[in-house]
Amino acid sequence: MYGALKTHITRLADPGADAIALLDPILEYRQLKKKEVLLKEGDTCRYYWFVLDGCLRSYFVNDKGAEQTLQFAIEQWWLSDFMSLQTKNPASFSVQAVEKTTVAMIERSAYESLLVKAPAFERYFRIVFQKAYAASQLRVKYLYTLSGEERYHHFNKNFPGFVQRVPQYMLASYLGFTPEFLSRIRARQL
Amino acid sequence: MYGALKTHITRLADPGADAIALLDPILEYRQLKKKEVLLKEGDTCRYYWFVLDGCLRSYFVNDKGAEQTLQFAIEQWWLSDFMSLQTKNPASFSVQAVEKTTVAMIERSAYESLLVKAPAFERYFRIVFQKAYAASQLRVKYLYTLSGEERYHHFNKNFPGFVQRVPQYMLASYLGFTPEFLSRIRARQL
DNA sequence: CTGATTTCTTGAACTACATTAAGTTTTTTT
DNA sequence: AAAAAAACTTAATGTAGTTCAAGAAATCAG
Repeated sequence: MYGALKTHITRLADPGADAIALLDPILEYRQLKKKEVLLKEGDTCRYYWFVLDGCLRSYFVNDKGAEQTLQFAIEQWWLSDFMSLQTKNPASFSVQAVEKTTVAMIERSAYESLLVKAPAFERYFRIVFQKAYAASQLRVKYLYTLSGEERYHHFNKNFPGFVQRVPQYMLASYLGFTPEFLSRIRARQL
Repeated sequence: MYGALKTHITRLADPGADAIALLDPILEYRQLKKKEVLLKEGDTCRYYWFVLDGCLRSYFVNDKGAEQTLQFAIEQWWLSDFMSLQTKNPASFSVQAVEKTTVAMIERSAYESLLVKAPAFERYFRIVFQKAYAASQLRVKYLYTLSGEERYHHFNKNFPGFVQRVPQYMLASYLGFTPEFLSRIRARQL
């Protein structure tokens, strides 16, 4: 499992064994219990996280005190507050383990010096972010096009089984509506 | 104006004059009239576009026949359907000039071979996409947090003057509501 | 300058989803 | 296994924003 990041890098952008070796001194690993928090909204974000096993989510607390999930990240996904990493401004959301989770992590300045020392990693991260941005473009389209109920069905079709992995209230807020409404949608199916 | 892309590249990731010179054979330029279309929803997207002057938008036609704007791109922004470029699947939206616009463009396979020939550009595009993704994370947060009216005020504050540059119906759909509702918001201010 | 097209406004009826509140089921902790 | 906490359901009432329709204003093409 701990090799999953190197496998991912090699598969997307093979930078060669010498470059890969440069990861060892800077990669950190962390085991998280369910609900454990990696980043708190308002703190400056210092790490890039890569999910080796389990599931992370980003969320914030809205003005009514409810948690609003912005993103889920499962195995092989990078997650962080990239704006906060860039500007060193306070993070606009928190990051938390949804279930027992193992992550690999790179600290901001280690990331930057890695890229200078081993530019071959630029290609890997360019591909990672280009894909992430492409996915995000599509996601915004779905947020505009689909009704709440349609987003639920679409999500279910695209990530079959994932629904069982997270509490419904997290999924409801990710899909942009209340847990009560999700309950209603599910009742309608029966 | 035609040097704006090279300036942008140099500012973000100075790849050196030799690398920059490799752009000349592959960069294309195009002048667009207001409303001219660069990409049609359903076609395969073949280009990366960089706005030198003017304004592009991406949009699609929803099931009620209304145009839904997804994104605006002004000077110094890259725009394309990155998913379609990646997968060669049909584009999920169209791209059109909002006003008289000049773009620099790179064809997909030229982009890919440029990156292989001159890996220094990987850094530039890595930074471009990392920033774009960071901005997109924030945008999704605003879509969840703010009411329609709040999104309008927030947009006005962050892009003062831009409101005058586009027809209201484009702005309304970008903000996620109907032109009628935007009209109402504006009436309330008076 | 003029007609045609596009864009903007206003009003009335409507709907998808939110809110509140109370009860039920499931999961976690001890 | 019991108690406590977390998660889910159901129903009644409320509202932000939509839809439809028709007219007014602005912009564009000849």
